[in-house]
Amino acid sequence: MVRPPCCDKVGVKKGPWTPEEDIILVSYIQEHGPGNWRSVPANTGLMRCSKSCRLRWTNYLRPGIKRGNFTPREEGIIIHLQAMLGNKWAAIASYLPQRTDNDIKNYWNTHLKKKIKKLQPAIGHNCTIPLDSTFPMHNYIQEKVTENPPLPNLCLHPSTYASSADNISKLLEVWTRSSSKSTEFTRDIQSDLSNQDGLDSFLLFENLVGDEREPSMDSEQHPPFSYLEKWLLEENSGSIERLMGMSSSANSAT
DNA sequence: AATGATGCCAACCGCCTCCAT
DNA sequence: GATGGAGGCGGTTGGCATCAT
Repeated sequence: MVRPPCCDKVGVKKGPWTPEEDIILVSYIQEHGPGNWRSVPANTGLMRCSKSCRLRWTNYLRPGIKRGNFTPREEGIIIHLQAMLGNKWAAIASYLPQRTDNDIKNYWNTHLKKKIKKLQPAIGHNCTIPLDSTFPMHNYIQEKVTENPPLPNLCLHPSTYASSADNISKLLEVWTRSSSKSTEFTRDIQSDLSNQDGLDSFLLFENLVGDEREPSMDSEQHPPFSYLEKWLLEENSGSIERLMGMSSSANSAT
C-alpha cells in the first residue's frame, strides 16, 4: 500500500519560503524548540506541511549554518568522508556542523564530482580517493570524534545565524545576544576547523588525489577504529573489508 | 541587446527507519 | 509481532542566475 504524500492536502503551500514565513517559523522554534514538526503548521498557521517546515529549519534557518564558498579543507573532508561512507550526506554533515547535508550534497553534485572525474584519468586507477589509515585525515577525524562526538541533528543555540533575509536577522538579534555560552562552543568548532594549519596542504583537493603517499600499515599497525569505521562495522558489516580492500588496492596502484 | 545553454541551489518526493500502540 | 504515524534521508527537479554566442 502506498502512503499518500504528507503534503498532498489541499491548501498546503509549496515553493520558495517568504521572509514572513521564515519569521513565523523561527519565532515558533525559538519558543518551543525544534521537534514535533507535526504540530508546527497547526500552531503557527503556516500553510506548509511539517516536512517542509523541518527542511526549511534544518537547511536554512538553523543557527550556526555557514553558507557560501566551501574551503579547500571542507572540500577535503567531504571528499574523504564520501570515499569512506558513500553518499551518506547526513553522516558527512555531522562532521561539518556548519554545513547542512543538503548543502554538502549539492556541492558534491555540482562541484566535487566533476573535479574528481576530471582528475581520475590523471591518477590512473579506479579508486577515487586514497582510503588509507595513514592518511592524515583519518587521524584528524579520529581526533575530532574523540574530542567532540559526532553531532547528528546538531542543534546549536543561535550564534552565527546566517540568513539572507535581513528582517529575519533583525528579529533574531535578541535571540542571538542571549546565548553567549553556546556561541563559545560554536566558535570553538569553527576555530578548530580553521586552525589546523598543518593539515592544510593535505586537505587541499589536489593533494587528496595526489599519489605520493606513505606505504600502508599492516593490520597490526592500524590505529584504533575511528567512529566512522565503528559505524561502518556496526551498520554495514562487510563494508569495512570492502573499503580496506579499496585502500590496499589504491596503495598498490601507486 | 537578445537568446539559448549551462550552472546552481532551494525545495519537493518518495522510501526507509524508528517508535508508540 | 503487526501496524501506523512521524521524522529522517537521499535522489531529483524546477526555476532563477549567469555565461556564451
